[in-house]
Amino acid sequence: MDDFDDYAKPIASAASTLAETFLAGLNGPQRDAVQTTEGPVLVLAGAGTGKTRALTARLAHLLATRKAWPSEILAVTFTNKAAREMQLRVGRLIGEAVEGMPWLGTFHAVAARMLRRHAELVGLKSNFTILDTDDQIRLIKQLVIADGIDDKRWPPRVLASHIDRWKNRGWTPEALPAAEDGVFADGKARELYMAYQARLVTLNACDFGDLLLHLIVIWQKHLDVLADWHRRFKYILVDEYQDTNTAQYLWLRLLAQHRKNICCVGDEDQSVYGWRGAEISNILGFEKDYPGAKIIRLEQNYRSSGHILGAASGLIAANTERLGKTLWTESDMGEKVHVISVWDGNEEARQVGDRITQLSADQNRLTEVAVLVRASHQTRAFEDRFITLGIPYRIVGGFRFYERAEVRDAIAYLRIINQPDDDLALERIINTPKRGLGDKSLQKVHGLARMKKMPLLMAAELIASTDELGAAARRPLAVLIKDIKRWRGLLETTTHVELARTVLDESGYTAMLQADKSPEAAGRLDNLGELVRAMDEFENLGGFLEHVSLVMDNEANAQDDKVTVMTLHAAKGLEFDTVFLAGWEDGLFPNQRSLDENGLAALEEERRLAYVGLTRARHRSVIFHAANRVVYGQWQSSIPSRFIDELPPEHIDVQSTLSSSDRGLWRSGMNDVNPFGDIARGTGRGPGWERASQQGGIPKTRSVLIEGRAVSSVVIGAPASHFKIGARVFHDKFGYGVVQRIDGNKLDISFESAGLKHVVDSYVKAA
DNA sequence: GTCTCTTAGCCATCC
DNA sequence: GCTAAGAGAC
Repeated sequence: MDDFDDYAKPIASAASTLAETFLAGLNGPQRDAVQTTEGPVLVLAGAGTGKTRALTARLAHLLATRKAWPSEILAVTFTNKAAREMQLRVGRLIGEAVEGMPWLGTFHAVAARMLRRHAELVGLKSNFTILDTDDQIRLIKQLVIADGIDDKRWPPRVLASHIDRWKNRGWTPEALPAAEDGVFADGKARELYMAYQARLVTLNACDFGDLLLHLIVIWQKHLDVLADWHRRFKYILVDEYQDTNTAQYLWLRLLAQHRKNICCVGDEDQSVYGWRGAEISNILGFEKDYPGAKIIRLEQNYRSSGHILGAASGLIAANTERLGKTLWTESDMGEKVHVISVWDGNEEARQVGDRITQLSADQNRLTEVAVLVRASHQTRAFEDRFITLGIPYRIVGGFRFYERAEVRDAIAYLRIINQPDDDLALERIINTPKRGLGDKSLQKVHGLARMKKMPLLMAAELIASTDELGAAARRPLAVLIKDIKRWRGLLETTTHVELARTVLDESGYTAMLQADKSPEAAGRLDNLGELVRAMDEFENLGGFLEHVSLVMDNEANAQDDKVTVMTLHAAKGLEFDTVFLAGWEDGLFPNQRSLDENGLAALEEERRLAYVGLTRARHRSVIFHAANRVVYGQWQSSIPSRFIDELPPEHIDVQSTLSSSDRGLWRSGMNDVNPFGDIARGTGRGPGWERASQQGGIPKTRSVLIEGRAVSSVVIGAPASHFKIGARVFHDKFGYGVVQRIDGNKLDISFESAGLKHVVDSYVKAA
């Protein structure tokens, strides 16, 4: 633990009077949250009650009053975004002189850092690799097949999720309850779990769950190690405590048991991660776990106007698993929450698009607008619509940069250079680009590795020196091994950035993409360039690889003026002026599958998700529900979400865009498809429609003639296109195409793979 | 060893 | 209705 003291530098601007400044502008309970530094504290912070503000003030206060050095505070969050935000804000409060807090980070990042110091206690080396879900499943698949188990009947991903669940609960293979034995492959669950853990050790690797679980095991066994950490941390701060799982709970309890200066912040009404092991009981039972704990409630909401807060509070009141808070606000009632009934998913997208166009015309910034959906596939309809309308948008989530195949390939090369025991990385790239090393050759290498109990790379080297393989396979394998060794040698003389460039070139990976004529190839090359650029921010290869495994997001173009489209889960912690909440229909939201699996608890979680969605809005919340929707390619009619019924009537304003005459208009207006099909002809309206109509007589306002408007709607101030008919262009989503027709800044483009599309010219560039 | 066609499964998602 | 993985064809 040699580098600890580097962080304990004096804070230049700190003075005791400074402590006062952190309290300025805080309300009573927020001040309590800042000043109650000793002993266990639970801060129940309702949505929009200034939680982050109080939290950062608390940290600043601890530092300014010299109660602790930055290195003596452990502060854990769930997301990198939250960690970054806090780091930034504390820095701003305390002043330039403060070095970053070394132990402020996500649970996993902090745990990884700790574990690297004690890796040998669980049989790892300190440069262990952190495997992601994909690697995990590939590894499990090998084990399942090696055991002669039919991987069709027992899919590896199922075992992976069991193992994940076990680790979330703090169960090592030895501690696995007997009842779990039967969950996979007729009683082989424990055996496979053990084999998996053993394999991880030989690969010098661990998965996300291990980062926490290994430490729990170490601390329980080696009290001296735990005592060192006890001495180190004077204060512990936990954000989003309602989302902690059992392993995180145990981990925290071990660390906090000495000084008990633990401050947990959370909101049981925003616990929406039960499906990934979060235990709401952790926050509900805090007082029991930490006797004498002080409970502080932040209840004044600074974010939303009255009707939005009223609607959200009314909704969440239906939940039973609560500690209870009464949010209030000084701001005026504002707009009621709009509830809009539409015919189908297409119209929902049209409506949202038109309203956003209007907001934009009224000088609203698009960064202040969000479309929130329950399931990620719902984003597509909006994406398509926004492209047509020329509304700039950003999809949060979805494909992540580091999950792209080409990026993962490049990283696999770096991994095997960094850590020669990383068999999974070698497997990934051994025949990419194609070297004529197929399954058969790989099997032989694997066989030898298993027999000699050695890493794959070593076995490959051995086999390449024999005539076990044909010359067609042996030569390229020998070249690859020699290359890997040479590249590893380069680490001594060149930077890791330079190394990455060399590797991509010399491995033939770049050449492979350059030779690829498919529309995606250019983007892939760009991504690799981006990857190499991103490496520059890190000191060395190891640091970069750690970042890649723990920080799977990329923060590109966050400041552009764009509408954000994302899932409700991704929206937690964010706020916008206007929020469109799409797809509030029973089955979709609350999600039927979720209800089937977890019953009432799931319903409450879904309701919390609805609460999270509503409370994201400052001024305007617009809920949509469609009477019909395509589900897995089939039209289904649906009823409005039960959550709509639960909204207090005095806070909502219900509208329908559908009337009988409009149905006729639409049919004639839509020339290419008739999405209503038999459903429309059968009952005229879906059953949900009838329920919606019965309940309190929805006023049938006249609908806007959407088709007519959408086509002619023009982006504000759009100049004529500089493209010419026949020009070859590239589009991020559709690939290469040729311009067919020009209408202002809108182009009809015939894409090579996506067909004819109507897009705005700012989305394409000359190819 | 590589290419192409068929087929299963499809939620939310953090690290 | 779409995608990605696996089986069979070349």
